[in-house]
Formats: sequence, structure tokens, C-alpha cells
Amino acid sequence: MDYNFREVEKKWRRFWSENKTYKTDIDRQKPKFYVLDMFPYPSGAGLHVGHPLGYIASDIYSRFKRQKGFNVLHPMGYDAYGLPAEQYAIQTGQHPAITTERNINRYREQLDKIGFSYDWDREVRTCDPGYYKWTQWTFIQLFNHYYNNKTRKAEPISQLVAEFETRGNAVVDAACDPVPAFSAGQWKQMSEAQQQQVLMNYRLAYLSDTMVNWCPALGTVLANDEVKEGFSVRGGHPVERKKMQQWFLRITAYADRLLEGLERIEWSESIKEIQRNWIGRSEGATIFFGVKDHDSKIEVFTTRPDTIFGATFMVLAPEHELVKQITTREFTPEVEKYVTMAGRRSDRERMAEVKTVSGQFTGSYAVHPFSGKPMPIYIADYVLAGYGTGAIMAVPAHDSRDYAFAKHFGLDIVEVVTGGNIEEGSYDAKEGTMINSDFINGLEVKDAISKVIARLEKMGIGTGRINFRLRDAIFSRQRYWGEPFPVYYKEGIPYVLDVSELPLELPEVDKYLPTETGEPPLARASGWQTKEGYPLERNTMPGFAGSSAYYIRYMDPHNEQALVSKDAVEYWENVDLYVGGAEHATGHLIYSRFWNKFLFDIGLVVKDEPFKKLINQGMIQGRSNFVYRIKGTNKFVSYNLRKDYDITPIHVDVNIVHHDVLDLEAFRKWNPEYKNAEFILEDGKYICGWEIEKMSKSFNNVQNPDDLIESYGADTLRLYEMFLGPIEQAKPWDTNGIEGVFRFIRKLWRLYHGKNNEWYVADDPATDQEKKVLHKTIKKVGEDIEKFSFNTAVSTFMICVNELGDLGCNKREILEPLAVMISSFAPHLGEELWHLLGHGGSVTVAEFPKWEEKFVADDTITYPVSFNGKTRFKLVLPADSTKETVEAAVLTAPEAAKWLEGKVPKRVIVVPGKIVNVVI
RNA sequence: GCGGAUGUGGCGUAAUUGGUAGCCGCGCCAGACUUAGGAUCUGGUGCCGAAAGGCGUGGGGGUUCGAGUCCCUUCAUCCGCACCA
Repeated sequence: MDYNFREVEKKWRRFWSENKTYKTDIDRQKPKFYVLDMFPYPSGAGLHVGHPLGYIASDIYSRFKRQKGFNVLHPMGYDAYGLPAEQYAIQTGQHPAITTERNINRYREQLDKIGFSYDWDREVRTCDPGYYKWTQWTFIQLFNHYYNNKTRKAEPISQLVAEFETRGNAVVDAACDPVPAFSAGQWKQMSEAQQQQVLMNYRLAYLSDTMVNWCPALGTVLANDEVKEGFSVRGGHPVERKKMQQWFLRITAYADRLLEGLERIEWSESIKEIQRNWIGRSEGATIFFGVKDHDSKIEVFTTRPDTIFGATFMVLAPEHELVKQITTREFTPEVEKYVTMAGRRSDRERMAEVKTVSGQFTGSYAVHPFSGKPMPIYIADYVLAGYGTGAIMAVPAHDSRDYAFAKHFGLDIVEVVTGGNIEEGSYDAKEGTMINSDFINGLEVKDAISKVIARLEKMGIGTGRINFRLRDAIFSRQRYWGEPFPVYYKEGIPYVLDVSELPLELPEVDKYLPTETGEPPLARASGWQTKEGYPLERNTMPGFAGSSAYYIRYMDPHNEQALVSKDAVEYWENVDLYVGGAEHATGHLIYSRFWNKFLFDIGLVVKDEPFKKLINQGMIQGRSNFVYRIKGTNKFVSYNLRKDYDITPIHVDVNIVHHDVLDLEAFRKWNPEYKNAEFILEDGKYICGWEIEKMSKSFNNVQNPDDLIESYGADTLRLYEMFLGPIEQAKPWDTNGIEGVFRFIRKLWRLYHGKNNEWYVADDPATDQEKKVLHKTIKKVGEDIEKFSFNTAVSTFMICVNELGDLGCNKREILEPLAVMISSFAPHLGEELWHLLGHGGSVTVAEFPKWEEKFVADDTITYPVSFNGKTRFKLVLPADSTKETVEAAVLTAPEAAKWLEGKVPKRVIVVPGKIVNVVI
């Protein structure tokens, strides 16, 4: 008889569900701890073994924290809107809600089997009107707020209007699009439409007509983080630039706070660095250059105002608005040709041609602000319209791109910073002394920068400025399966619905495709208008809308009066531990921080950073197996014999391979093509080759948790996933090792049970040796969990069980605390043992045992003794030996004579408790 | 090109943070039990060597009584960003 995991696991899953063991409420007697898993999108394929890795880690941590006396919030829900369900709807006509519901049920079934401690009463789904009511509510708040740069926070638009009414916009310092100055009087004279148009430049959610990422295959625009190298992240379809009117979120208003906040959160350095790069802060100056024979001025942004005397020409982006104005008649045809060519090229092509230099002279000249020298103005697509001002002053001596351009077009190169050799290439470093630079000659770069900025400001032709790479987030999607905007249009002007009208529910449509005229799918909904008959917005919100504040909703998921109650948010505050993949670094993890900061500004949440600590679980890679078919035959040769044949490696389903030995019968059945396959074996076996690849259906290397749970149980799966290696590291999944963990579980069970599986635990007092094993384990396991080192914790349990097994320990005094500790990792087994030990209730509320120094300490120490750094023998000495006694004992030890060779040691290093090194 | 991370047995990994390199598990080898073994148990297992011993943490160099750990340099792999002025 043996441990019956199937029965035991089923029993406790039912117990937990019936007793609502994991239900969590506010409890001011206990400190709170909020552990969150990243919001899953329930895909049709279900979970493979890689998905639950982070969930298991966070579950262990949650259970551990509960046993340590914390009130732990550990919820789960679904990011239920999304493209796959909608693409499926387009193909089959099945409503995405049905697909989504089915996928959620499948997910839930799989999650339940793993034994997670989620409080399912708090489940949320982004597609549930009770949930997205608050997504829409937040959008209304964003629409009704602007960002005040003076107070560095969001403030109501009504305050801005009051300001306009008394003083116009002159003294307003807001994050906004360029707005011409107006007085209070001018404001009052504006029509409603004009006023709304002005306000749109200030709103944190605003409608704007700009270049967007358009993905024709998906029929929608995409945010910057949803595009990678010119292709959509989801689906890999080409993306083009297109001018469209779309909703945006003014995330750029928060750029500096998003950057600054990174200093105060415990995230991996790599994710923080990715976010810093994405935000892309650069310090420099904007400078206005006059244009010869023109009134217009060209504004440039530069991080190197110190090099201004090295600026010998100007470059505008082909899309720059001044291009038409300043191009001379003579150069118009050439310039137009270049603009058309540049415009036609996709981002993809543009990126592929980074190395080639191209550009076109406009015929006009700018005037150097200090020297008055003429500077030819070019257009070139190495200058991006979307960054800075879309124009640069080119300093070929100190910028490699300008250098290449100048060489290509034969333009002047003037060295202004010492340290390089401009014959060979540009010198881009910010180190050196200024030369050829008039009033800054002899200064170091840093001082030159501030002196030039001061002079520019005095002359009124420039100013110090901080520029960000971060762009406002495109918030409209031309799709069906998303949150409707709470927006209607009156005479073409957008207005938001009153909060009392929320939720604005997603309407039914006949098809999930755009209309024949190219309108988004919501245009198909009949009666898509307000009670008064005003048309409603036809776009829907993007995926990140619903996932940006879900962690707040978990605190108070059923509240119909507010996104979250004051009570709940003041108790739970924010997420203490967030576990999830690193792929959300520039998407979700930055949007949520922005969203949370806004909600903080309006007083809804109490912490300005949503996720205190972030752990990124590494990817689980697949381990593929191969068979080797001899070309042109149906004959397969075993791995080590393959060299002698001309072969094609073929992926074989890893589920019919055990320890790299192919199950021949299963292989023949696996695919009709191989029904009559023949084999060349080695030692009577067919050995497969293997390789580490992505876990994917197409490689036949997918392992799903259900099969493993069926054969080994959920506790074994949980332990094995943790045992695999450090949580943050990418590692291959190799099912071969799971049996070791399975053995451990049964070994542990046998400590509590006799040969015939009878209960065996005795109340006899434990020996010192047994206590030592236990207390060492308590100490190490506790420390390991605190530092998320779950793999070493599992290995510590194994050592403990091995040692207790050797000691033949069956004492309650030892085995009861062990059952409590193991219950975080193997909750079913832990719960069963806890009850067998005679306890009622649940082991989840048992107290995590405490270790005592007196049991852990050794009274002797085994000193490794080395000679010249090489360990030669070991010497057991009392733990309290002094340096002198240790040294004496070492030198008189019989083994020492051989290594001393009669010489007197030059030096003897004794590190008490650690090591002895004798230098000869 | 820039930035980040990682390189330790046949494999996944560990190492008290500068102090016995290889814990734990897989695999492999040997043995026990067994009608059988892809079950269970026991022992062994870094490499070379019969042994004594030598070598050994991607490579090279350095600091130190002592380096997987610190410094310099180099190579490889993975990830992120990429004409960002």
C-alpha cells in the first residue's frame, strides 16, 4: 500500500471549496499582504506546464505568509477581452463571449486541479459589465482631467475652465498639445465647439488626428508596444503609418513620475532598464534657427548644445511641416520625389535600410545663431518626425549619422570637441575641451552645455529642455470585442456620458467585421446612440484598458457604488508581490503604473506605485525529441547510429518517449504514416535525440499539467516545477526528472506510515539529532521562501526527509512541524497529514514553526585543513576551540606530517568555524 | 551598434556571499528483491590515472594565505532597444 494521491487530492480540493478555506476579508487584527499573479488571457489551448510556474511560486508564498500571521489577499480573474476570441468569431460567427466563457471554464478547471489558494469569490472578468463599468468610469475621469505641471498632478478640467475664464491660458502650465495663447475675454467669446476644441488639447484622454500604427490584417490601430519591428505582436501582421483620428491617453504627462517611481520599487534591474529606455528621457535644449529669406524658424532639439559651433547644416524629417514652405522652386521636384518615396516606405523597409544614407537638399539655408554662417537645409529620413521636433542641427564632427551624411553629400565637418580624429570618424563622446567655438573655447563639455543654454535663453532663441521618447498611448481599436467608450458625439464634438448611465453595454452585431464603408464593427449595431439620439463612439478600448486597474478591483470586486471603497483600498493599499512574465515590461507594466498614478492623483488609491515588488518567472522551454528517418525510406535509425546514414530528423511527440527511449508501438500508432515503420535499434532500444526549443505544438514538445497530475498528482507537479531551478531563470522542461520528486512525496508519506500504510506517528520525545534535522530545515526553508529560492527549499525538504528516514524518526514532535511546512508546497498532502495528526480545521491557518539556535548549533566543527590552498585532510575539533588550539591541533595531527615535510610553516591561517590554511 | 542577463558533471542545478566546488534530483553503473520491470530498496558515480596523485566552475590574465564568487580582458548564448538628435 502506498500514498493514494488521487483520492487525497480530490478530497481536499472539495474540502477547500466547500469550506471556502481561502475566502479573505479585511481583518485589522492582522497585517495585510497582497500577492498577485498576472492577469491571464484564457486562450483556447489551455495551460501548458510553463504557465503555472509563477502561479505555484506565488501560491507557496501566499500560504507561507498566512502561516506567518498575515492576512493574505490572493485573487485570480481573467483578461477576457482580446483578439483570438474575436478572430475566431470572425471565422465561425460564434459570439466571442461564448468562446471566452468556454476557455475560462477550461482554465478554471485546470487551475483548480493544481490546488491554488485563490479566493475565487473575488474573481473578475474584464468583459463583465459590472467590471467594465469602472473601466469606462476611469475613462470619463481621464477625459475630465488635465495634468498640471506646476502641482505635478492631475486636476479637474473644471478648474482649468475657471482659470481660462479669469486669466486665459497664459499662466497655465499643463501637459498639452500646442495651444495659441488666449485671454479670458477671447475664451468667453469662443463658441462651444471652439472651447471644446481647446479643451481637447489638455484632456488626459483626448481625441487627436495623428499618425497611428495601422494594421490592415487586424483591421485596427495598435499602440506602440503592440508593434515590434513593423509587425503586430499578436499575429505578426505588417503595420503601416496612417493618419487617423483616434483616442489617446496622455501618458507622456507622467513621463518624469514614471521614471522617478522606478527608484522606489523592487523590480529587477532589467525591467526597470527597459522602462527607462522606453520612457527615454534626454536632457538638452531646443534652439530656433532662422531661415534665410524666410520668416519661419526651425526649432530643433539637441542634447549637445555645446557643439553648436560644429553645426554646419540642418536636416528636417521629410514629413516636417516647414518642408513645403522653405523648398525653393528649383528643388521642388526633387524634394517632392524624396518626400513621396520616404512616405511610401514602410517602417519595416526604413529599418532595414538604416545603413544607407539618403537625403535631399531643399535649396534653402538656415542662419547660424552665433556665427551668422549659412547652413544648407536638407531633408532626410534618418531624422524622425515623431521624435523631438522632427528637425536637427547636424554636427558631423560629433555625431556618427551626421558624419556619414556629410561625407556622402560633401558637407563641412568642423571639429569642436578635442579627443577624436575627425579624419577617421565622428567623436561622439561627451568628454573633451571645446575648440573652434568662440565664447566657449577651452571649456569642458559639461560647462559648455550650460553656458550655451544660458546664452540662448538670454537671446530668446532657445531654452534648456528635457525631451522624452515616450509617446501618448493610442486608445482606440476598430474591433468588436472590447469595452465601448462612454462617449457620444453632438454636432461632431465628443462628450462623455454621465456616470449614472454606466455601464454602457457592448451591443450585439450581425457580423464581427468592419462595415462595407470601413467603419468599425460597432457601426453595425442598431440603435447605437444615446436616448437623445446622439451617435455613440464606434471604436472600442484596447486590451490594456481592462488590465490596468484590475488589481484595485480585486480589493472590492462587488462594489456597485465605486471602483473600490475607501475602506478596502486603505487596508489593502497596493500589491506587495506581483509575479509574472517579463514580456509586459513596456505594455501592461507601464500602463498600470500610469493608470494607478492618475487614480492616486484623484484620491482614489493611496499608493502611487501599484506593485511594490515584482518577480519575473523565467520561460519554461520545451525539450523536443527527434527520430531519424533514412531519406526516401520508412526506416528509422537510433540516435547513436545515425552518423552512418543520410537522415532527416523528425520531431516526435515527447509523450511517447521515456528517458529518450522511443515507445515503438506508440510511435506506429501516433501517425498512420509510420504504421509500417522499421527501426534500426541499438541495444534493442530506439534512442531519440533531443534539443531545447520553445514549447510549442509544432515541435510536439508540449506538456500539459493535466496529464502529469493524472500520473503523479498536483503536489508532485508543484514541487517539480519549483525544483527545476531558480524561478527567474529560463529553463527547459524535462519530465524525466519528475519521478525523483514523486519518490520524495512517497518517502515523506512513509515517515508517518508503517509497512502496511498504517498510521505510525508516536508521541515519544525526539532525540537531539532529530531536533537538529528539524530545526535546520525550519531555518533554511523559511529563509529560502523569503528570498523566493523555492528550488533550494524543495531540496532542503528532500535532505530533511532523507535524514529523518535514516534516523528512523516517527516522532510527532518532529513530523507535525514538518507537515505544516510542506503544506505550502504540497497543500493536499500537508492537509491530509495535518488531519491524520488529529487536527480539525485547515493546515493553512497553522503557525509556521520557529527554529531555535540551540538545536541548530553544532558542538564540533569539521575543519578542512589545506596546505598552500589545497585541502588535504579534515580535522574534527570542538566548536569552541580557540585559534591557538586549532593551530596546535592541526600541526600535531598525524596527517600533517606528510605535507609539512619537516619544514616549519611560514604562516598558518585559522578562520574559526571555517577553515585552516597552512602556508609552507 | 547600445543596454541587460547568463556560462559549473552526461542533464536540471547547489555552494554559509572570499573559506572543503559539485548539495538535491535525473541519468548511468553495480547489487538486492522479483515470473517480469519504464516498480521498489541499497551502494557507487566531476575528469585523467592501477594507485599515489594531478586537473577542474567558457578562455586568458590579475588581486589574495585562499577566487565559481572580486578586478581586467576575451569568447559564446539568450533577452530588450535600435537612425531617439
